Amino acid sequence: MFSPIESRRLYRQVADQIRSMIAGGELVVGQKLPAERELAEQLSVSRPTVREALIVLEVEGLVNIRMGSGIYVVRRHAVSMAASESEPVEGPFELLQARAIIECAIAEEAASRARPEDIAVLDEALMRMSSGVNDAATVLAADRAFHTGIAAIIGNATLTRVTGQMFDMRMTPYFAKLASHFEGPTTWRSAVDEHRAIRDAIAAGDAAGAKAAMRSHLTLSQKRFSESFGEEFSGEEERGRDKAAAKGAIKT
Amino acid sequence: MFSPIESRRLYRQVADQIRSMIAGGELVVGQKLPAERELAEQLSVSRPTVREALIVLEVEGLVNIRMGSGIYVVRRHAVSMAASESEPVEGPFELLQARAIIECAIAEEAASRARPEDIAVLDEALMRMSSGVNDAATVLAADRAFHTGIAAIIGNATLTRVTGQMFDMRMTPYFAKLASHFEGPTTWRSAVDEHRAIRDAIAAGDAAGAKAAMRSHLTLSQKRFSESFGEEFSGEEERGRDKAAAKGAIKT
DNA sequence: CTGGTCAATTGGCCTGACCAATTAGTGTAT
DNA sequence: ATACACTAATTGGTCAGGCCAATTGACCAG
Repeated sequence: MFSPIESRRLYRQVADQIRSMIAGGELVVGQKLPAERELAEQLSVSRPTVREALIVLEVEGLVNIRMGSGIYVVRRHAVSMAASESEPVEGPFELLQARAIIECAIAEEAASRARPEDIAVLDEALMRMSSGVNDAATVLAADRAFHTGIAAIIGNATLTRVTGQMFDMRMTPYFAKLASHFEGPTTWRSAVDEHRAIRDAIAAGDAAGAKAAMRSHLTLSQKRFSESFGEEFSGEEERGRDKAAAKGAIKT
Repeated sequence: MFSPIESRRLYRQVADQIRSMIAGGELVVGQKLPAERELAEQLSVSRPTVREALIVLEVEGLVNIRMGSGIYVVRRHAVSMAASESEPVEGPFELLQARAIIECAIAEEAASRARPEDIAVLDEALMRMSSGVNDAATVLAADRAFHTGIAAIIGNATLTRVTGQMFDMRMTPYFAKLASHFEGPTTWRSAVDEHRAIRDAIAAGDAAGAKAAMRSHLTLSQKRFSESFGEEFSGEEERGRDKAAAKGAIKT
């Protein structure tokens, strides 16, 4: 099952071998791997080397190491891994479209659940945002707090986390470079106004209104983005087969 | 410069400390870190522990380890780092609720965009799923393909990826253990029927119907889950402040 | 000044051991 | 017979010390 190893950066080779076994289906998701000591013997390497390889896979999110229990396959294919190379990060318009669809649903749901405490959280984020339109870091943090704050109203940690993760995708170098071309006090003030509309709809328990306000906000964000290129991307018309071309145009 | 360490998953703590020193600017990009032996002494841990921590940082792309030379800071900010859980995964009901909200919106949007080729993809997944109800691995793969296939109709890579990621959360050991208690040919056949209803609504371009079918599917999944515990979790009533109690009840 | 050799530094890997968390098995009490 | 508590085996986490190989820089010969 496990074949010996050759040379050079052993723990990498061990990691590669186990990774390919997971990708190839030899090791099924959920399956428990042999114990570290046993792996070491079957691979003819020492246990520290096996440990190092497993730590690599754990950081990559492929396996889950549980003290006293064992090592389990968590997922089959390597996650995006935006490490040194491979830039599978989707484009800004794609991201904003995805956020429009997901966060609209979240805002709709949140509107029917919001309590005064939840609104207070949104108000606090709004205040920080409007008072910090001249500081990119402050306003970005407040922007994030507002969007995750809406998700948090539902009281579902998964939703809150996904919302935060999608927001954080704008923090990539490429995204940040684009943003620096058009983000400024003016655009941020517009965003604050849109946020306030969302907040009001949620506070009023207006689900449809919250959904519409959120869609309007993210659509206008797309527009602000595209105007800085003199291009016309509605984002709504983008389809999978056109995606590559659109992204190429943006990058040029 | 380097302070000692406390306890619990030492190599993680060491990695965290060095990572924060890089983020905080104490360690500048390009700078060479102290030798492994020296780090071990200053941190009052053993050298293998330091090695494991450094391997974590190398996989994350923060440092570059060069044989015989030293360890150098490559990048200052950690990339998004989706997987590697610093926090425990959310509970199954929480996940299904999140999927209900997000995938309903996706199904709604997909229904108004679906082309015959897209439906063919769903049909293929449905066929694999119904013919493999006796093999957990097969049916799980087909289940995943169906849900990501719906997201793919919109032609937005971010949506497709997020959908896949949420699905993959059920692959954790804890989740898998729960699933093994009730997943079987019978429950899978029910899931296939629900999938077929979703597929028909999307094929007919019925946005509202697709949304309703998707919600029904994920709600019934919750029910199948909860029935195996004799508990009553609607999932819809769960709120953040009740989450801990609910999860505790599940685990018992 | 140029080129090559050699030794110090540093990461890569190993053996072997002990500790701590988890799990499964066993036995006892109800 | 069942439920619970306790023990023992399994398994990951950490440590210690050592040897090897790659890199680097100083030193020396041409």
